[in-house]
Amino acid sequence: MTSKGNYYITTAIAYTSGKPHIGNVSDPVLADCIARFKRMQGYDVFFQTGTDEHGKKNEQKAKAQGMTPKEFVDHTAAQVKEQFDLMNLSYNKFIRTTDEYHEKEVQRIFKKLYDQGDIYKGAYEGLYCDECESFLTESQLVDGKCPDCGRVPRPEKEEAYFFKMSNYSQRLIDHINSHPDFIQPVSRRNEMMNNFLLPGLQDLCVSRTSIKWGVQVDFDPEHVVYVWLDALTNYITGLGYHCGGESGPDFQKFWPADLHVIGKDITRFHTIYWPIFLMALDLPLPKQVFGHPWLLMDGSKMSKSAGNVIYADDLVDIFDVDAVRYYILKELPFENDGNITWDLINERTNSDLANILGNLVNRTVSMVNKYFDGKVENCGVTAPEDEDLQAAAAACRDRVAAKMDQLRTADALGEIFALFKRCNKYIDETTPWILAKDAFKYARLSTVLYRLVDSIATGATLLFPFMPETSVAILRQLGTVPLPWDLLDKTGNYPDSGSKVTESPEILFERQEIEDISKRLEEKYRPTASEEEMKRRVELNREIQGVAKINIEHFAAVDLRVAKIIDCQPVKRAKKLLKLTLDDGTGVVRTVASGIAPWYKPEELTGRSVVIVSNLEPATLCGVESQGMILAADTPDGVSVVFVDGIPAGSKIR
RNA sequence: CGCGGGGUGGAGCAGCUCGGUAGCUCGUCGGGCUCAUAACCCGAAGGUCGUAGGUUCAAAUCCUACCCCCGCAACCA
Repeated sequence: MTSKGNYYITTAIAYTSGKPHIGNVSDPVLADCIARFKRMQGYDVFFQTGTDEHGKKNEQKAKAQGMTPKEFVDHTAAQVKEQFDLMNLSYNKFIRTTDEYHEKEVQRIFKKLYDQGDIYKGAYEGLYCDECESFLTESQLVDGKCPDCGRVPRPEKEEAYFFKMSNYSQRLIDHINSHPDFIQPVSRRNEMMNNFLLPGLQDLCVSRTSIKWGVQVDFDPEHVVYVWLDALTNYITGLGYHCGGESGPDFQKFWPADLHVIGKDITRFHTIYWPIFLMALDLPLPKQVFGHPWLLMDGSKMSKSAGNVIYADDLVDIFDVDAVRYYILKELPFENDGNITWDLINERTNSDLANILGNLVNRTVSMVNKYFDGKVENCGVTAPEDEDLQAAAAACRDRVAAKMDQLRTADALGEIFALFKRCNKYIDETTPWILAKDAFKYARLSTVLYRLVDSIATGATLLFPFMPETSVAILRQLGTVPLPWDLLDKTGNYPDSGSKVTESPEILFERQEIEDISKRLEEKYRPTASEEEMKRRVELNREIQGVAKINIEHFAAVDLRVAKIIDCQPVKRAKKLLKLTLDDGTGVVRTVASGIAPWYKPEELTGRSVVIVSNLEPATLCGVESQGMILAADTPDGVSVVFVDGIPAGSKIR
């Protein structure tokens, strides 16, 4: 087959701070599907993914685990790759930002941009905490102090390099306006325009001196290239771009990229900074950036601290790679965030994959075996009820392709499954088991089964980009190989004599009950749950032991008093804050703001007595001056205020 | 009035750009079939499309106000 052209697709590179969860693998899966589809259509595809490995977070995490940053990212990058491979990604290149050629190239790019005046040396001004070696914003400060170590930060200027964005912003605005498909979905485009481009771009800080783990600026070794210039350029360094020299053949062949698939959270970097970097390098811009929505765990964002993370390997363990791929491609919608729960994925798997598809293949293969000893033949006895099926099968390819052109994988899958459903219906319409009772109708029966096998093979071929293993498994059961793409808009591609279906069809997808899945999950997590518990205790013990001892004077410096809540109001525009009016026994009311709104209603606090720290310096929170704080315990369920009802207000606690 | 996204039958979603019978999947109920993984096929019930107004011959779809939810931001003295 001659190539229909080149196609370069990338995913965002994954940050290697830990094991990626199912949400993190959803954009690689989406990109993989698109890449495989393009290959099937006859494009010469280059699909790149990889890992983003530099930065302070990794530096710190490595330190916490007693590793060098490199050791740490080697470990986590391997985890990322493992999860990606598990999802059966067909990437041509897995790039790591710690790859030597990448680092060298980033240095060259930085130098070039500096030499031509796009990057200038300036200073990053702000409050700096010496202990933590980091800049803090005004809002991060706790009582004017560093939130981590409690020291008072001092104003500081850090020398830094900046990229002058303003030179290119008009060109970018024009580009976006003249290329309506550049940013997908469109809602993101408006967001970028209104929030960032039209108000005027700030220059971007592109180096840091406070981070060591990164690509060194070779002509100014105190500096390390700051994240985006390092990370985004992977899209060209991975192809062998050579700044100021002869780029490699892949670069010449594949750049500009046809599609960057990314999560919606980093749209800004890919549609503003990245194009501007490319303009500065005098390179063509990628044709399209798709900021896809997220998969939410039962309606909320997945996070380790919330304990609602689902990992790809756990899912694959219970379902199957292709079931997981199916779920992602089907339920990760276009415009809004999608939802994933064990229940939902089980439902999808049972109804679509086990019932509609698996059972269809199974019943068809069984009939061919039963009635024709496994041989697929077509004696050419047609009937009117064939027409609709034939039309559906013939139209499927282009319908799927049209959806894929819009990156609508969910709708594309819908088209394929519409064909499988049509097949199921066809069986009912033609009732092969009745035909089989009449020897005179065997010719007709052969045609019916041929049409079925042929249609299923068409659907299975189209399914390949979405569910590669399943596609191959179905075709193998049908005794054939993928049908040629160019003929797929016609029926009758399945060889009509001499082919044999498998003698013993295997179940493609087993139906599962959610109760059984719950049980398996429980078994799987029970040991780890107790491990977790042990870990927690050790942690807790270490935490308690680790708190520096204080002497009695230190404690005496804290003035704890009983106070009675005489009024309690929510603070407007603050989600967590309640404004408490307290009687501390002095006769003068005291106002305290407390972040307990999620756990207590104002009316259930009024009249109760609590412990306050009475000599805390006042602070203003959301416009409320707080004169002290009330004592409360952090519990697994939230926050519990320490109540001391019945003790007179003003009593000192010691 | 901080920014953004969203509220559509029991559940998960589509439709809204370009107004005109509210669609899909699951679940429920009834029927059919027996080749098949208690699977498949047909039919039915179930929605005042967050609320209130407005524009229009006509609004889920356009406009205004409000309520609620979710991110970000703020914030947990």
